[in-house]
Amino acid sequence: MAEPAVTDADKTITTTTLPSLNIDELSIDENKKPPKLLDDPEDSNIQAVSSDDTPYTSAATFEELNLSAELLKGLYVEMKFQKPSKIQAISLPMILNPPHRDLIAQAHNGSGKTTCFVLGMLSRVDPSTQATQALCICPTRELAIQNTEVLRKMGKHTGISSHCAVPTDSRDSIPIQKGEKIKAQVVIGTPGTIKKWISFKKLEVTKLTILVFDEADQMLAEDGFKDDSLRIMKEIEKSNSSCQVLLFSATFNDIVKNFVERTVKKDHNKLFVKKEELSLDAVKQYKVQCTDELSKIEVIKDYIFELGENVGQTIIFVRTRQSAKMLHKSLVNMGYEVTSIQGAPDHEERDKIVKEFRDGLTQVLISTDVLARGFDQQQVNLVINYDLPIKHTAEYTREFEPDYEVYLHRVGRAGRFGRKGAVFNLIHDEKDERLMSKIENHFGTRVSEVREKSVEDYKAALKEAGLLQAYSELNR
DNA sequence: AAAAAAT
Repeated sequence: MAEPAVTDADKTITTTTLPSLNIDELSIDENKKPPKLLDDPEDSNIQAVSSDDTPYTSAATFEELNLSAELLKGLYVEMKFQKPSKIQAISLPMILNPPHRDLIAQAHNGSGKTTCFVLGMLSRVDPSTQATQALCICPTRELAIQNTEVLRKMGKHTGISSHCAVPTDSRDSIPIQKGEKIKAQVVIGTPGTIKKWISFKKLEVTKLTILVFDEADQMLAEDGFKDDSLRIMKEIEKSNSSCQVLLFSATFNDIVKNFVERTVKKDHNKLFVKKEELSLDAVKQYKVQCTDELSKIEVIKDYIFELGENVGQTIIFVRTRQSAKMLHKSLVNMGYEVTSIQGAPDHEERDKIVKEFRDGLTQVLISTDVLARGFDQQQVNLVINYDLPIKHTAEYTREFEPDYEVYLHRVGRAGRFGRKGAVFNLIHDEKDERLMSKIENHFGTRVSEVREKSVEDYKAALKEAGLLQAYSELNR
């Protein structure tokens, strides 16, 4: 195995050989049971750079972190965690111990980043102070809700209060001026709502000790939520310059990386992963050459659905709201039970679709990139890219450019915390071909081809991905 | 040529 080149910092935490993943012990069919023997997911090659001589010892156990008994109970009893994952072991000492420096942290999809900042928030809140002391901002409604749920579960025994700041459907919303001020000690939400609440003084930020941006590269990207995020940051800085800022994501492209480093305080700590090390080895990637747009649907129903039935849940990603509707309709017309989600502002409907999927009532979910990032559903073993994500910023090039970050995040919906998974990229013209090979080059991964109409190929692929044992046993 | 939030 190649030794990761870790030279650019004296305080680099070098890769130690991980105990090999006991993935074989993971049984895909045991839907709800948390797999016992999953060990560290693949965030082995994180490079840590601390800003000065503050020595940070990575934490082998949660006990070493001086967490309250209530929080430990949350980790062991509610979350059923045993020990910190790699990113948790490295980042938690930096987050929890004085001098509480800002932190930019990159780690693989599904490696446990949420736990890092949720623990950070929960342990920095003074339970006896009834004011908002921790704030977390997320790019989508779904992610804000999910993070709030994680925080409530993990913090169940702490008595710390929380509030999820996402838009409600307008008919049952109360005018802000009339509404109550937020007293919750932790607030998690989306940028628009948080910005609004701060400006109407519904949300006070003067007592904040910790500010988190989840999916921070998107939150601070030019074509993302940069303006909102910066305004919120400045507003907080005005009253509270010592507030610790945490930026978490699985992806930071060079442009955003450069910018975010200038956004936080100079003496911040940072953890990064090389892009070639960022793909999840446990999730196998495939491409299928489809003769035309229509045959993509055939491939989905005739091969992937037929074989995929026993391999867990599936998310099909599409590029536009329109194609989400279109694909949903076609598959339903053919008698398949699928649901779809996109960002059109029917919040209640979105919540319902997600809940049904989480409860396992639906097996296949069609989604726009609203769920590309962060969505954590461990039963998802199969991701289908109905079309590949494209960047829309490069006006100066005539060539289509894949959105590498979104691609990686989509793939990361499978293979949560080291689980096995497979991705099928449906491609049908030269443009797709080029996008695909650019993605392969970018991440240094190999995407093997599955022939459009070969059941054997699909079977072999799912088998190689480790998803088909259950199926083959059923057919024995 | 898009999606996300939200005014």
